[in-house]
Amino acid sequence: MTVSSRKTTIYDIARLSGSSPSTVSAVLSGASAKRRIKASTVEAIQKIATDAGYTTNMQARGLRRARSGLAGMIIPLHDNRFFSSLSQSFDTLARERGLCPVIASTLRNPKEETRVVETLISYAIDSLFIAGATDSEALGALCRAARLPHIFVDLPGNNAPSVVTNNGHGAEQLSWKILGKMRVQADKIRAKPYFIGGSSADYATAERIKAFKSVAKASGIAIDQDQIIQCGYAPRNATVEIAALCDRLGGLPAGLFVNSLTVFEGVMSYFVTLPSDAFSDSIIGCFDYDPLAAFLQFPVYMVRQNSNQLIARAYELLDLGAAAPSMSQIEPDLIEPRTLHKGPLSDLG
Amino acid sequence: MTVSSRKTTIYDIARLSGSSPSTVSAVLSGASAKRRIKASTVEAIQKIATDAGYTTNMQARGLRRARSGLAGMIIPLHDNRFFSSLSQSFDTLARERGLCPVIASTLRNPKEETRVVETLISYAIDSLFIAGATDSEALGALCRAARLPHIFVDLPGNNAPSVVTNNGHGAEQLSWKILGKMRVQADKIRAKPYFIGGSSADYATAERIKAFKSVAKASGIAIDQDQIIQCGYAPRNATVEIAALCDRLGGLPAGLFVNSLTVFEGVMSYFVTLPSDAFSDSIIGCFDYDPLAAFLQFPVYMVRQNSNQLIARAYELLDLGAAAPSMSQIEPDLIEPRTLHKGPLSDLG
DNA sequence: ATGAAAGCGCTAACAA
DNA sequence: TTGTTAGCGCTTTCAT
Repeated sequence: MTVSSRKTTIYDIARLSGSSPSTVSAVLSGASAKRRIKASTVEAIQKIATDAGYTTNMQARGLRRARSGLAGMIIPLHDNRFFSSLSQSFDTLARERGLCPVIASTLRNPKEETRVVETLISYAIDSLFIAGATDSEALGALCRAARLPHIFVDLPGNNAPSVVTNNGHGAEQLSWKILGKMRVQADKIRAKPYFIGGSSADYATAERIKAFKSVAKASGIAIDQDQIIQCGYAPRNATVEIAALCDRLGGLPAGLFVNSLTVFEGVMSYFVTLPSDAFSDSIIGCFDYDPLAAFLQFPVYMVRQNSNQLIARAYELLDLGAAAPSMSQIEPDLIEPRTLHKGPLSDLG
Repeated sequence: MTVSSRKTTIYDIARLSGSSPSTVSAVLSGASAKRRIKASTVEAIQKIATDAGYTTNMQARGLRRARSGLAGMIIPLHDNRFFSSLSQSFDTLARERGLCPVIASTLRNPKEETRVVETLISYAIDSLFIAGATDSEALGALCRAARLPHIFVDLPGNNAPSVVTNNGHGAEQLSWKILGKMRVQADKIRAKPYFIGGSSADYATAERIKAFKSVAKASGIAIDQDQIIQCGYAPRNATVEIAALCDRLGGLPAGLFVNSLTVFEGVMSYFVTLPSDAFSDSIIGCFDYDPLAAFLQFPVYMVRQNSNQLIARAYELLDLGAAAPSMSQIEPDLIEPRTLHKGPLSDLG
């Protein structure tokens, strides 16, 4: 293997092998069968290519073929258990299909979202998965203008296919656990269940609140508007809100539906200031899963979204060439307290 | 904005504006000053480009300029708090520099590592950050052959610059906490501290073990080989190992240094089967940070690696054009039990 | 079974 | 101040 001054191209290999660039191209791009190239030629070219350390220039190939081989996805942020799990599935499945994954984060910022999507488009990505966008309409429009196949993940799409967690069903199961196990409190004021986190502008949150309310109704429990605390996803806000609530109630509410892990973290940040018997008569659930949350001082019911299936289904839709608006639902799993979930990748660490 | 059948190119804009492709190119690639293009022409071209929804074809630009504008990074997996935090910093800082981040996971598989790096090279990435690779030598060789500037992150590089956490110092601080607070046990057999997780083939693990031993020595505590349990990073193995250990000892050891979050999860999976007073006379520390680990039934000392600084420093080295082997160290933070760390992005959720 | 040649969209000399 | 032109490395008809 000689260290050349420039990257080896098919022209170098053509020269070295005494054949033409088109033959080399055919061999090296796996079209040798279609072009009926002699087996000996194929082998010779392949050997030379390997020895020269040749790698296809995907920019050139992409430019010519008008397909880059890049699969794009946007997420709000990497540093989040749910989205990083989506990323892992996206990455793995992309590479299984011979695509190169490109994942970019948008920080839940609409301006950034469009900038990022425009960037990805300019790199000629072949497809785009959109997860957790704030302005899905705008992004959909961008993709449509660029004729870019796109699928919304964990987000309903008005003008394109989408794959979402069955938030309603997951939240229903979680609500049944919380409301069903709530003990009758001596203390009337604390007897009510609460929902904390997210924003109802968000589809997923809205679905979960709906389920929470409907289960409450079925259980004969009234839910007032003040029992639904919408403080977004930032841990800091959640800390403030839960502290204020417990202050008002003189203790924890009988039941608490926490709408995401980040909110859960914020809630914990307040809980840790309480004596350990403060939790004994509260049932706590979280819509999202974290292995460590399974091992806290008190039991936590959790709902784990199936990111692998979300992504797998999205790829299926892509393969089908689906472009019409649609909504596939993926069932999440209810995880009992003190349970370590074993996924396909949990042996990796 | 008309929906054309093909993507708009500079030729379309040239035609529409009555100027030449090179002028359009200059304007649209921000070289209008250097080419002294008339302000009115610039404006006209920009307006037409915007109206036509023009976006630069980065494949074509990259092919011509021999620079893609892609910044690559490989990590073992996305679904991991430390690596996803690296990803976030990498993504943010890349886009601040006008680069498009491409992050691919290798699943700690040497074969996959080379495949992934080859793929990234074929997309003509301008630089590569290598994190958590198993065969760093091989990857370094690949990059060198491709004349690809590369930097090892959280990994020492023999033939290229590297930025690593000061594992020794972090582990020393953590060891002092654990060993310094260990109570004298009535039960002699449980009086010894243990180190669990990782593999000493791994640089970071080796450094941490070294520090653990040296602090023990300074504290007059002997460390036998059986006190260093190397079971890799998979939670499952850790569960088995810690169970076997506690079985042997008849309880928890007086001190436990856990070498990563995934191992910690495995350990917790066993701990949760124990009565809550089992932890009262053990000091537990973990080299890695998770907000929820701060809120377990027992206090946990944690070390948080500063991923933002790791990446920032790596970019600095890149900007400097550093290619010679070197090792920058970044200090990690010791996090006291019951503490929620506030990072630059912790307000996002 | 293989080669010649055009062109994907862009940039950068070189001309004018 | 702007236009002409020659590629970047690859694929793909169309010839042979």
